[in-house]
Amino acid sequence: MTDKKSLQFHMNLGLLIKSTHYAITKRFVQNTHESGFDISLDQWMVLGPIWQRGDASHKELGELCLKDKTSITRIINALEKKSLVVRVQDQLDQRIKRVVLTNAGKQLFYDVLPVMEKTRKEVNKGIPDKEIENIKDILSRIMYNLENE
Amino acid sequence: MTDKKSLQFHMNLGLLIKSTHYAITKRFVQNTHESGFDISLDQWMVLGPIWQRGDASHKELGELCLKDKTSITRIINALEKKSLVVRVQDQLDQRIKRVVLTNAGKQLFYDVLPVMEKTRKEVNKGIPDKEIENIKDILSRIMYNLENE
DNA sequence: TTTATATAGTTGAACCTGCAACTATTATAG
DNA sequence: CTATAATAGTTGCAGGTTCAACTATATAAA
Repeated sequence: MTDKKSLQFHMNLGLLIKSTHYAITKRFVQNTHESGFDISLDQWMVLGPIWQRGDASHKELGELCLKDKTSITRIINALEKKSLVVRVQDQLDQRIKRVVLTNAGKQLFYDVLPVMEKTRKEVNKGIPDKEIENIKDILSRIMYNLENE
Repeated sequence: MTDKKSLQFHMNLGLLIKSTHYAITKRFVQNTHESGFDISLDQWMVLGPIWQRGDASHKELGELCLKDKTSITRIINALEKKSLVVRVQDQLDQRIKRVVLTNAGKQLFYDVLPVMEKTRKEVNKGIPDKEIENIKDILSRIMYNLENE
């Protein structure tokens, strides 16, 4: 393979990955907006783990969502401003702030769930689950390749 | 599949795609930096098409790199500041600005090419070309699913 | 106990991105 | 020919990201 071809080859994969992610995000935001909800994908992604666990610290959210603690702080700020979550000081460790859903937060979560499901179906349309698993496997292997420098 | 499971399912795919892209970008920047070059992935991606074609308008670059014209303007600004490219007014259509590589730009392109190739090898390590083609195919189908609203 | 170190979270700075509004130029309709 | 619409590129703005520095608590070491 010539340098020129290999360049294109790589750029295409990177570009495809990037633009696919962009398209999925955009569609999710579009779908939620059409359904009358005001929530970004990042905000939604943080809501999920809180709902699953009942509460979560900033650190846990960062690890689950693969986000910097700075981003988590600002996303939680936005959610708190919308009265969807509240921060509660941990009793045992005063450094930790546990984030919990308000009733409005729970309600929004349940309301947006079908929109998420709709988006998932639009993304996966015509692609067998096996293929999706396959793509996830390969992406994981790429991640693994790049994990240890 | 329950809502909860499908949610996780989707989030994982989106997360994987996003974090894979992030990892690839980071590795490229890291590799170029280690080799003593100062260029971002975005700047590099714009350089490619200019090199291939000899020159390119902002609009063409936007289409090739899947970037907003705003981003192109700013990337070209940065490259021009580094004296790697220059803008030339199109003779026939005064609205169009053609971007061409300077000698320094060409030199940098040739210098960074092996770094790009190295990064590609690190990304693809242990993954047969067939699998990479497969993943590109599936990503393209997801893109297609989301193209026409 | 007291000092040093590690951890959780916040803040400010620098950067990138997309959208909308704007300028300048070209193409089209009446 | 002139008025309108379309196109190329730039700029301002809002939002999101990382990095480094900072505050406060908790843990470990001397």
